[in-house]
Amino acid sequence: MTAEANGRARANDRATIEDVARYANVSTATVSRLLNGTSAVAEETASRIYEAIEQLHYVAHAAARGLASQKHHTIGVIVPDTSSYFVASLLRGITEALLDSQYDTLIFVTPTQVSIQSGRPLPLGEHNTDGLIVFNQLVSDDTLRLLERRGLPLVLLFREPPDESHIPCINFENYQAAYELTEHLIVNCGRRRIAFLRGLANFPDSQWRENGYRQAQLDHGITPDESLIAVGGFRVQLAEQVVQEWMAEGREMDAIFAADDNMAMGAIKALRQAGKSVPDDIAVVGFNDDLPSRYLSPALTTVYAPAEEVGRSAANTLLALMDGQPIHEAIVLPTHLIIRQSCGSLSVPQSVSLSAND
Amino acid sequence: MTAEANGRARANDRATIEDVARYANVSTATVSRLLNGTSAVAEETASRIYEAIEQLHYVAHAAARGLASQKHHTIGVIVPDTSSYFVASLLRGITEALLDSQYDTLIFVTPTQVSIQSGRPLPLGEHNTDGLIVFNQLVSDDTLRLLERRGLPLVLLFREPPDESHIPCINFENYQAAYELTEHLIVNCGRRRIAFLRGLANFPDSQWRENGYRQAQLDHGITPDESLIAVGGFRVQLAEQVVQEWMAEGREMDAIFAADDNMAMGAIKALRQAGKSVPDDIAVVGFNDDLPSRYLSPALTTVYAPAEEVGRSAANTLLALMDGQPIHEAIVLPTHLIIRQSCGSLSVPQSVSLSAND
DNA sequence: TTGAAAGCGCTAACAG
DNA sequence: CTGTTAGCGCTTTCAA
Repeated sequence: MTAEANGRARANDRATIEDVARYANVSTATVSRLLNGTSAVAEETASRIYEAIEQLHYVAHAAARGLASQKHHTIGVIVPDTSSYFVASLLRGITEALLDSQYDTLIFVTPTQVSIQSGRPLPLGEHNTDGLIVFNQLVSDDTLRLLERRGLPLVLLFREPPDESHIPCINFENYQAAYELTEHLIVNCGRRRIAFLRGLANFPDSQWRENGYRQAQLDHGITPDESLIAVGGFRVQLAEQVVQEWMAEGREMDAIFAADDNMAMGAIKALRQAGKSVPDDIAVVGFNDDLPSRYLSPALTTVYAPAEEVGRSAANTLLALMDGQPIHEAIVLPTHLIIRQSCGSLSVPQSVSLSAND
Repeated sequence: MTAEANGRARANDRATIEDVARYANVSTATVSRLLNGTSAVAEETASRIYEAIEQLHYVAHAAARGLASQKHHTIGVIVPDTSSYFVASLLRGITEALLDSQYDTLIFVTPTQVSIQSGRPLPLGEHNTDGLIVFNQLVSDDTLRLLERRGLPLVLLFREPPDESHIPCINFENYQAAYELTEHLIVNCGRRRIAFLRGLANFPDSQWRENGYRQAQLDHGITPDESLIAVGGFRVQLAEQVVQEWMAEGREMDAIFAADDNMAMGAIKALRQAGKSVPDDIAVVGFNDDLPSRYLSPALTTVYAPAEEVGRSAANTLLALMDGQPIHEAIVLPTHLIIRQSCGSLSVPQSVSLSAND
């Protein structure tokens, strides 16, 4: 009866730990011990078990293991896309920091916000993960609170924690850098009509950059011209299109501040097509210092955003959290200007790193 | 006794389906049915259950569900990195194709080859996934065979299947495009000393491109000069460094064929630093047509590689496979030349798309 | 439309 | 050093 009952429901012939145990003439506990190094196993027994594993093509079922042990040896990362150097750097930072830890990294990509409804879990969660790193607003506040309450270690990127929660957040300095870059355009590059290409509305970073852009102008006696501000959505094509339209309309400006390097790239292309010289006619600056930016010509003046470091920092914070160690609830990493050729500096401020050579 | 025994081992206060059932005064089976739509549930019962879920902050445990049902509603993708536009496009193609399917996508990044040893599972596998898409040689042949034998639907990218296996593969045409591009350099750009920057040794694509590069030269009476061939590893910095050294040594060439756009970018920068004009002194061409390539100046002549389409194709093949439908075991997608400015064409072949404007 | 109960594959006391 | 056994949280017959 038992043998029959056991065999009955097996959908296919995948070998289980029980099969291995039977084949090697030991108990499942011993197999488990050997595989997890939980406690010593006689050498002779061990080799019998390995032989069984080989013969039966056994592969441990990680989900069952997780169910039983409540440990997954995996951390999850939720990001909006993988189509940008920025996110790529971030992910590299995370995976590198986790390399010598015991954790694997699983990534879930979602362009839109996700949330737990009617108990339906996210693709990454307590069932397959020991902790989660969440980009921006990709997971709803409610869901974040829910997960926190259930005890899942969480780290947030580029946003503030939801009310009444104590989830650690990693950011970098946006306002200050945007302020300085705008000031650089005004003071060192002699520009007065500076256009701005916004990112996405629900990205706090984009808003902070815009704030810095506005305040720097005000502080230098320039009233920001609303007709010179448009949405580029962090997309190269969209930015290109916007600037094309500006040029077609003959809108006047002597600089463009793109809220990220992608948009700066698109802007430069549109300007060139319109017969404008960069930076002589119109200066262009970006934000992030993506890998290609130094290879453009003119090389792009931008702000170094420590994406990789944010990733490392997030990973380390999560490790500490899972380990029950004390952590910083808010980390803000510094940024700094990278002055190259696309801004047409007349002079370079001493406080700033001049990177002619990289 | 039973109540005690049940409650005893609970590590924390995460609500389970049992808690929900008790709270709503139904059996766990009914909760399960409601959540999965497996069979009808009385309206009044349903709302009691939803209320319980809300109150108890219940989240279903996907791993337990997977264990019991053998279904995960998830497909896995294994890629070498996320730092390139190429991989980014690939992932976009996959996720887009899966968007209206019932499947979520989970990504595992590993720069080195992984394999199953002593029964230790990969982070992505039958335990959390209904099918797997594997980039290049990232999973060992043995492991691939093992997974295939265990019945996990598999799709391979940019490589041949291991012996004796019937795993479908998606590739694109490398040799032909590399041949044509080299021929273009010789015939239309008047170049004779063409250097080559290799990718990674274990990438078949890189080898095929090199073969095309060599054969085109031979067919035009040029003997490939081994001293003009070096490894750039698909990395922009490494390529830059190699070309810097070439220039420092005064090595003579009138063109560089980089096996991908990343390396072409690095090459252009190194040439410019050495005071060479691109393309007047030295032409540079790449492979892939990454997003930034058209934004470089001079805009990069390259080969369009349908990364996104490969992703879509892989996803659709996997869906068909999981659905038991017939599939093509080998798909080779076409590529084509993109002639821009970096090659310094004297004339443009009619057969080729001229992209002055993008 | 609902409940009882037997697993899914594995780990972790506990006992020896 | 090894075996027994009770779960981990959920789905799924089978029966009502």
